[in-house]
Amino acid sequence: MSPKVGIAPVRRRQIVDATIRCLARDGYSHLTMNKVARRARVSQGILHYYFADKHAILVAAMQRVMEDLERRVVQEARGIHDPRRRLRALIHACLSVATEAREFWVVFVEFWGEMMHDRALMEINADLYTRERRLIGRIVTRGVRSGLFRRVRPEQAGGIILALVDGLSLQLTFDSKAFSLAEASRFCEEAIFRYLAKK
Amino acid sequence: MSPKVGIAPVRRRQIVDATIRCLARDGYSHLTMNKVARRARVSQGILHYYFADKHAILVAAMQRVMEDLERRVVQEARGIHDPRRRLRALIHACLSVATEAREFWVVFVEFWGEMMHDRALMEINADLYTRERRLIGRIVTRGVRSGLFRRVRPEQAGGIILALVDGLSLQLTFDSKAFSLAEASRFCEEAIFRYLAKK
Amino acid sequence: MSPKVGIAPVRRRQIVDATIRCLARDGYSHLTMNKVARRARVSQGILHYYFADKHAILVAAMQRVMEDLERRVVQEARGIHDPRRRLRALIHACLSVATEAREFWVVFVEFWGEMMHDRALMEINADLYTRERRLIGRIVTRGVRSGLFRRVRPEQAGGIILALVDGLSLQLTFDSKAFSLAEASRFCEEAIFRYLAKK
Amino acid sequence: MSPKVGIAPVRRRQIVDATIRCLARDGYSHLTMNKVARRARVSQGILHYYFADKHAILVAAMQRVMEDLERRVVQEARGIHDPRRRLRALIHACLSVATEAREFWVVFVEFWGEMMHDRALMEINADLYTRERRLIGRIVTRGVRSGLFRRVRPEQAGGIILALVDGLSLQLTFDSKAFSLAEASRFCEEAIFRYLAKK
DNA sequence: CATGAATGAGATTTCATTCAT
DNA sequence: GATGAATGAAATCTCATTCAT
Repeated sequence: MSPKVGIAPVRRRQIVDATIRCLARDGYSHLTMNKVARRARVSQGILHYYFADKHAILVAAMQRVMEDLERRVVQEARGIHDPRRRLRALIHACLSVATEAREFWVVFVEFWGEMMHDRALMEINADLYTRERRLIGRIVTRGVRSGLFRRVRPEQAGGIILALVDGLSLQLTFDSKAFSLAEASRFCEEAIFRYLAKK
Repeated sequence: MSPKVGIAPVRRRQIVDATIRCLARDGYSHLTMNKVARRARVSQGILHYYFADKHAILVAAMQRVMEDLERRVVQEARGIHDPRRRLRALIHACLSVATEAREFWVVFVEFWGEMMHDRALMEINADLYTRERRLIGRIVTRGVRSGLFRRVRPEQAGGIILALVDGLSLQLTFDSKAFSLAEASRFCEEAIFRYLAKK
Repeated sequence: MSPKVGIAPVRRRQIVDATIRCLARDGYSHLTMNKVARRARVSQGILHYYFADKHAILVAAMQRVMEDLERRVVQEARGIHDPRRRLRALIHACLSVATEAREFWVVFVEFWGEMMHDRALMEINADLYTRERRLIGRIVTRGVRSGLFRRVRPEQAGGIILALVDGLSLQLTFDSKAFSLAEASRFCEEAIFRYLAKK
Repeated sequence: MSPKVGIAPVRRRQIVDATIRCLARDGYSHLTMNKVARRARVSQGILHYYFADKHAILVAAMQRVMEDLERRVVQEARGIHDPRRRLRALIHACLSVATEAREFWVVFVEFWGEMMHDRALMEINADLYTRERRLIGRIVTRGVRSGLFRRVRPEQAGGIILALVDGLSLQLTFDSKAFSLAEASRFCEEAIFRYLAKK
C-alpha cells in the first residue's frame, strides 16, 4: 500500500466525522456545508469532490453513526458466555450510549426525523434494527436452550428488548430528571428478566 | 360572541394545523413559511402577524401535537374500570398512533431531533412525559390495590410501559416489515403483563 | 368652537408628535408606521386616514420640528433690546437646543440627510434658514445702527452666525468630549463679537 | 505579487465604492443590498461573503468617506508654509467639498443622522473631528508663533473654524440660493481672520 | 487534489398600504 | 371616525453548488 492510495478514505472520514460533530452540536436544521468544511479543516469546494451533494454526506454520516452504535453494543457483549450476564452487558451498552456516547445518540435521534421522508436513510436504519433484533435474539435463544429463559420467539424478544432500550434512552435524554442511567438499567433488566422468566 | 371576537385563535389554529400537515408531508428540514402559508390558504405576511417568527410557529405546532397525542391516549382509556383492560386500551391507543394518526406521530418524532437543541421544545416534551408516566402509574396503582398486579413503584412502571410503547412505535414506523400493529400490540401486552404479574 | 371641529388637528398633532419621538429614539432608518401608531396610541389604519402616506407624515414632522426650533430661538431673544445681549441670548438658545431639546435637534439632523434627496423637505429647511438669517440680520443691523458693531451686510452676518452655531451644535452632539455647552457658548460669542467688532 | 493575493481588498473596495455612489444618488433610506450589488457589478450573495451584513458595509463606507474627506483637506494645505495662505487653502478645500465632491459630502451628512443612533459610526466621526481640530490647531499655532495671529488655544480655534466651515457647507448644500461657494469662502476667511486678528 | 471566490435561488422577515367591519 | 386583520412586494440574509486557478 503506497501512501498515495489512502488519501480519499482519509478525507471522506474526515468529512463524515466533522458532519457528525456538527449535527451533535448544532442539530440537523442548522447543518451547513460551510460549517462542515470548517470543522473538517478543509475547503468548502472539497466536500463536493468527495461527495455528490449534501445528502450524500448525510447518508454517509448516518452509516457511520449506525456502525458505531452497533460496534459498541457488539463489543460490550463479546466474550461473555452466560446469557443473563451477556444480556445485562448489552442493555448497559445500549443505555449508556444515550449518556456516554451522547454525540452519536443525538445524531441517531435526529436521523429518525429525517428517515420518515428519506427512503435511503430509512433502509439503513431498518437493516441495523434487523441485525440488532437478531443479535439479541441469538442471546435469548442460548438462554432458552440452556434452560434459563422460557420459550420465546427470538426476534420477537429482540424487538421487545430493543424497544424498551430505545424508549428508556429517549426518556434519559430529554427528560433527564425522570431517572438516572443506573436506575434505568435496573428497571430495564428487571423488566426484561421478568419477560424472559420461566414462570 | 360577536363575530370579531376570536378571529385570532382561529387563524392561529389554521396556521398551526397547516404547519403540522407540512411537517408530516415533507419533513422538518423542508418546512418553509411559504409552504405553510399556502397550505393554510393565507398570505405569507399574516404568519408574522400572528407569530413572532418561524420558531414560534414550531413551538405552537409541537404543543398541538403533544396535546393531540395526550388527548387520544386519555380518551381511549376513559371509562374503563378494569385495570388490565384499561392498560390494554392505553397500549393500543399509543401503538395505533404510529399507524392511524401517522401525521401526528411523524411530526412528534421529528421534534425529538429538534428538541436536542431547543430547550423550549424539550421542556414541552418533558412535561408531557411526566404526565403520561403518572397517568399510567395511576392505572397500575389501581391494579396493585385490587390485587391484580404485584407491588411496583407507579412512576417506574409508567416509565417502562411508555418506553416499550415508544420503542415499538418506532420500529413499526421505520421498519414496517418487522411486525404488524396487531403483533406489536400482542407482544407489548404480554411483556407488560408479565412485568406486572404477581409471580 | 364646537368640540367636534377640532378632532382632526388633535389626531394629526398626536401622530406627528409620536413620529418625532420615534425618530428621536430609534432614528430615521428604523421608523415604521406600526411604531408611530403604537406610540400615538392609535391604530395603524388611522394614520392613512389623516395622512396620505408615510412621506406626508415625515413632511409634517419636519415642519413641526422646524417650527419648534424657530419658536425657541425667537422666544429667547424676545424682549431684549441691547443688540449684544440679544445676540448672546440667541446663541445660547441655539446651542442649548443640541443638549436641552435633544429630541428635536436629533430629528433635525436626521432630516438633513433626507433633504438631500427630497425637494419638499429641502424647501422647508431653506425657508427656515432664510428666516433665521434675517432674524439674526435684523439684530446685527440694530447693533450697527447703534454704533456697537462694524458695518456688515446683515444676511451675510446672519449666515456666518448661523453656520457657527450649527457647526458647534454638531460637535456638541457627536463629539461630546470635545467641549461643554458652556465652553461652546463662550467660544461662539467671542468669535462672533470679534467678527462684529469695529476695529 | 501573485494575482490571487489581494482579491479581497479589491472586492471590498468595489463594494464600498458602489455603496457610496448609491448613498449619494438615492439616499440612506433608499439604500438596498440589491442596488449596491448591481452598481458594483457583482451578485448579491457576494456582498455577504465580504461583509457580515448591511451594517458592516455602511461602517466601511463611512470610514472611506471620512478618509477621503480628510485626505482632501490635508493635501490641499500641504506644502504651503505661510499660515494665512495655508488656512485659506484649507477653508477652500473644506467648502469646495460641498460642491465639488458633492458625492462624498452628501453621504457624510447622511451619516450624521445615522450616527445619532449608532455608536460605531459616531466614534469614527468623533475621531475624524479630533484629528481635524488638531490639524487646524497646528496651523493656527504656527501663525501665533510667527506673530501673525493673536494668542488663542489651538484646539478651540480648530473647533470654531471647523464649525464655521461645516455650517456654511450645509447652507451651501441645501440653501444654494443664499450664497455661492466663492462668497462663502470670502465670508468665511474674513470671519476667521478677524477671529485670529491680533487687535 | 485543493482552494475559496462567486453565484443565484430561495429562505425568513419587514412593512406600507388597503379594506371590511 | 376608527380598528386591526390581511396583503403582497420587497428587503436582508443564507447556503448548496459551481468553477477558474
